[in-house]
Amino acid sequence: MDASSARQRILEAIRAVPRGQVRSYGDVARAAGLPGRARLVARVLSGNDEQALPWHRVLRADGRIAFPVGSAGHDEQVRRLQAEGVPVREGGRVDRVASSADRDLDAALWHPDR
DNA sequence: GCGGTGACTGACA
DNA sequence: CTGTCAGCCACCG
Repeated sequence: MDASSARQRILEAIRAVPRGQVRSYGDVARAAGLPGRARLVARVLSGNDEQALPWHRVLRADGRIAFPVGSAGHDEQVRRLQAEGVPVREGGRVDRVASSADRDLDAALWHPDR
């Protein structure tokens, strides 16, 4: 596949992330049919201009925001996440980065009520 | 063609 | 927890 169609798939995968959830770059790449291409996802995002794209739902695999703490991008991302109910801790960390299919299993095994 | 550079990642120390 | 490293690959000078 060529670069532009890969780009399209990535944008689709990002648009598919539900409100209130977050994914890692690697997750998005996999969802786009491009396993192991997290850096490509990052590249696409860095050049993205589309305002409607939920880019703020994409974090690193360790649950941290990719931008350095204190940067404009970091602050903006924290704002957008909190605006849709995603708790962001100190240092721009988000608790459990939901990974699509595992989410239900996780929810079934994990009992937060306590 | 070649080396440096990332909104990255998983393994290991 | 922090840091290093090899893999990754499109882009740029």
